[in-house]
Amino acid sequence: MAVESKSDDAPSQPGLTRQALVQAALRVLEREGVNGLSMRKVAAELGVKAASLYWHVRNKEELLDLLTDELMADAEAPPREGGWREQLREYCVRYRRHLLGKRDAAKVVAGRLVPGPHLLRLMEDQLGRLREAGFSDADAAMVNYALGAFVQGFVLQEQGPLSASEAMGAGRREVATAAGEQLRRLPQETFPHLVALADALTGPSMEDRFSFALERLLDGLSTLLEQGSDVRKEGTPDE
Amino acid sequence: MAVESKSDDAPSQPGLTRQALVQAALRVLEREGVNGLSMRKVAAELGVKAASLYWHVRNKEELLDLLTDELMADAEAPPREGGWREQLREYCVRYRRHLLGKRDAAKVVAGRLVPGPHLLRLMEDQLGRLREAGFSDADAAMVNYALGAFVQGFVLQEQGPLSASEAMGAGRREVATAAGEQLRRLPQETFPHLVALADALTGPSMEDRFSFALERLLDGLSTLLEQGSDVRKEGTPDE
DNA sequence: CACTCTCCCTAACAGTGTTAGTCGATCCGT
DNA sequence: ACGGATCGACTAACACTGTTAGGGAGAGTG
Repeated sequence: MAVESKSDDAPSQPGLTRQALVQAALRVLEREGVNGLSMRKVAAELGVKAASLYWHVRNKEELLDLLTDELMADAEAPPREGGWREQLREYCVRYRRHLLGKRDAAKVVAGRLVPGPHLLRLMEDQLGRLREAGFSDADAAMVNYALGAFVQGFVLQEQGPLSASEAMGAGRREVATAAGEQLRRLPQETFPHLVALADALTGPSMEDRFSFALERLLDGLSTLLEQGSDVRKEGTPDE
Repeated sequence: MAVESKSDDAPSQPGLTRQALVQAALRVLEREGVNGLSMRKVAAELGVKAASLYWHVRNKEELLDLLTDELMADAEAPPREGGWREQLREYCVRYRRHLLGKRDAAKVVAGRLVPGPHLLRLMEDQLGRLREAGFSDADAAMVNYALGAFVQGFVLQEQGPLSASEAMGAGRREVATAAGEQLRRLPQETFPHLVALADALTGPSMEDRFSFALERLLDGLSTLLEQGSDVRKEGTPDE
């Protein structure tokens, strides 16, 4: 269950566990967003003063590391049905949906590459499927990393701060149409393509953009697999 | 030169221009990193107090927006030689190198999707090449977004905080080998693939990972282009 | 001269991460 | 049962942060 990295076990009831601390942080994150996530508020959530947290956690950074893994706690691997491509697609789609479901999750997770136990569980599962699909060991590892970085990067844009327009009362849709308007207004002589493609650039939803990029990436993986199974052997034909 | 979005021109010598402000921010960013980038320090860089900045800029967010575009000021498009694939690859490679060259650039840029003039210039150029290569308008727009998100997301991982280990004296290489050690120590029964692929997972450099993912993505684009030139003969399919 | 407008200032507010030092409670060995 | 250690919380403080309110020097214009 809980991973005790040190040799200290819980003697009595410390009142505050690292686990409780992380879950309090999770609640604050959900309620106030990543900018409102402060040590003092996490402490208050536990009925405790800020300085007490530093007994259980070295830094805010360390708390964020723990929080990062906790965000992956209820992520689920897709069912093992269909070919490798369907499974990988479902993996990415679910990962994206999962991150989108938690407030500011992408901003917390972004760039925090040391994997905690929950992420390790998912990696283990995905690596297994990649190997079964016929990817070489080196390729499987690469693909695993690439997919993770891809989804995280994508969701980060999606969940991002909307720039300064966020302060104004504009929602996402309004920003998109306003951006389209702005593009269309550009001087045609110097920006012919931007003007011509204004709709194509600002029209598609984030969902569309994600699907598009994902399918292209999966296409790339499938050509890799075909080349690989040429060289490799006869290989198991994919289902 | 300077783009005045409002109709206010500089009457006398304001001493502080938005431009000067942004470049001061750029210097502070380079010197102190994104965590050390504060309004007070930017002001001090200009020999001025913090409150004065709010005359020229609404928010720190707005300053970061301007800074984001300024970070793209000296980015260069690749030469127009070779096929579309070489050019796109070179685009991504240069973009990555450019971001890596500026301190914490990825963290500043991350999720700030409203493009400034410098980025627009690059987009215009890339869209032109995509259309010349034979991509449909819709596809060109999608590819443009996908490549940007891909590179940004990737560099963000790369430039990221290294997690809590950063506080310790460990460099990137040490972290990688330590992570490999940690993976190899996992219980084989529950994490067989992670143990088996420990080297494959932690060995490759960021450069390798980037190249790998990039080539897969380009493969995917090339299959799209092949299919597209088949189907695309006659009219526009939808909308 | 008076008036407005530009632009920077001081002062302050509320909040941040983090450290030092303290102090009660609980456990342990004697 | 007592002395001491250790756990686990506390108060106080430091050095910051973004941001606003209001003041006031200086220039341009009537």
